[in-house]
Amino acid sequence: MPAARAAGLSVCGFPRTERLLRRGQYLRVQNGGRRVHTAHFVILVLPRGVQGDAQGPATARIGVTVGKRVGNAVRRNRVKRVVREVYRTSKTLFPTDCDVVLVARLGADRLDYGAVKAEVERARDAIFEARTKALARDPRPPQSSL
RNA sequence: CGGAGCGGACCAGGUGAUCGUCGGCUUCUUUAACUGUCCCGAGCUUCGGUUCGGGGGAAGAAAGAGCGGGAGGAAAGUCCGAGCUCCAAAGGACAGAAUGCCGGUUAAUGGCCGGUGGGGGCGACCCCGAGGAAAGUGCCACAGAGAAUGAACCGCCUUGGCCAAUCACAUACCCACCGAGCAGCCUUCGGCUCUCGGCGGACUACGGGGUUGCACAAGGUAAGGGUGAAAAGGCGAGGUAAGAGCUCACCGGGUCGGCGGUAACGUCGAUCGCUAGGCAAACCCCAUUCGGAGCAAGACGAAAUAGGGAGGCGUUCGAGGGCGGUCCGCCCGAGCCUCCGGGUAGCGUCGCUCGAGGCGUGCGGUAACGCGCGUCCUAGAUGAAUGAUCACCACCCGCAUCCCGGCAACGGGUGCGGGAACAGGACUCGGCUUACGGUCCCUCCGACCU
RNA sequence: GCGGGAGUAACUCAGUGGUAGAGUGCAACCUUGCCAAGGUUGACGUCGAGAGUUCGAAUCUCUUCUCCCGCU
Repeated sequence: MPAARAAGLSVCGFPRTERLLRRGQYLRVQNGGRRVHTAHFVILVLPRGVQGDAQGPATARIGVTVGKRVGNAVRRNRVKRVVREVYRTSKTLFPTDCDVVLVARLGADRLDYGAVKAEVERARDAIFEARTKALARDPRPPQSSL
């Protein structure tokens, strides 16, 4: 029973383990990840190390970057919230063994929840293709660099 | 009803459902791999301890459950002022910066309140960095005669010069007329000539006088013109050759005194060579204030550690540093600086939310504000929390013309669609400024009706 | 969060109270058989915005907007 509950919650929750929390994590993804471009986002995908790292969760880790160009603080926060909501409600759009950073581009503040979800859904195939390409190119991602 | 005083006060959509987020509490479940603690056994020991194994217990921790919280009037800009922290203490001088009518308020301010003065508006009301220009230095372009130890271009006036023009007057000459004559001539009436007097006219000459003119000279003048943003108190009268504070009245200004006011200042009176422009948001002077940095302040901890080589300076005669404007003074002080080649970390906890706090109320004060009483606890994140979806209600706009009222404009209902501002805590407060949706109240002006 | 700096022609910059300038670029013409270079001429500005001081503001003062840099 607790297992089932935990599983059900993990489908729709957004705990801390599924986020990027340090600047170093962001920098690693931004330097080593593959890019997928959409109209209002740049999505960076970096597979986590398959070796070792037993305590790593079996889900994706998401980070959102919204620069000052996008708008004032209210609009930037809004973009972050909407993107997180999209991840939370439809986690199957993201590969479970990768770190993903979504960088908002100009105009992202005008999107609502439905528009962002549609945009990510259209980019789903490209995201998974980026993952397989990254794995094929370098089977041992630069985990040891940090 | 319309416009205004950008006068004051208030709100910042609500309710429910599902999922999600942040930290707090409960100690209700679960876990026993992690940390710490207690007990037992064994090993080592410098007898202080320490390592390994087993167990208890449930403190921390992790996951779950429950409970109750979670952005603003500007949270913003960072323009001021403080608290707090560190720099040994926060000392002196200079430099530098800020402020600048007066009084009050406050922890403090450049804020706020009240007053004074000035400006704007018919008014309600609004705006003002508003000390000093005979301490000194500087600037005032162009134009204009002159722009600051006061100036003469035109004009006005006086005197002189040169002539010229003109006017009036008087005298002489001339002409005409009238009268007189003891003068002369002609044939009478009478006429002519001459002389004298009167009146009128014309013209020239000289004389003096007036007026006007002059690329003239010497002076007087600051009324007027013109230039300019600004021209040496304003305006009127007297006065004068023309003028002028030269004199006078009024206004303005300076000084002195009385009165009112805590004061800024106001008011009254006397007095005056009214003679000295403006700019200090130009330098500056005067008065007052200011030590510097800022929660990335700072404290504790974890992890890691290492120190070496070369050269220079120095050990109480003191290198270097605190000290981040300079100097003095004070303090620390045996290491410090440069180069070469290396290592580690860019993490955690505290600071971190109870405070010059909010709300209500009474009293004092014109007010800002202060004092008392009661009551409430109301975010503490750190790639950074308040969201998403749906439904209903309330507000605004548009469309439909389906229904009702009305001749109509239109109003009400119904349905559909859209909108709902500015904007997100980052140590905390007090202000200021800027952005912005709406509601209400007060006041003023205008129009209409009674 | 804190501290500092900048904004002038299309671009890079001068201009520190008195008519807004230089270089490059742009346009036209000359030169050349053509191009480049060269020469002549010309256009080009809300001095980031709004108030204030002043007779007069790109310049001085205040407010505001945008951009840049530094500090762990």
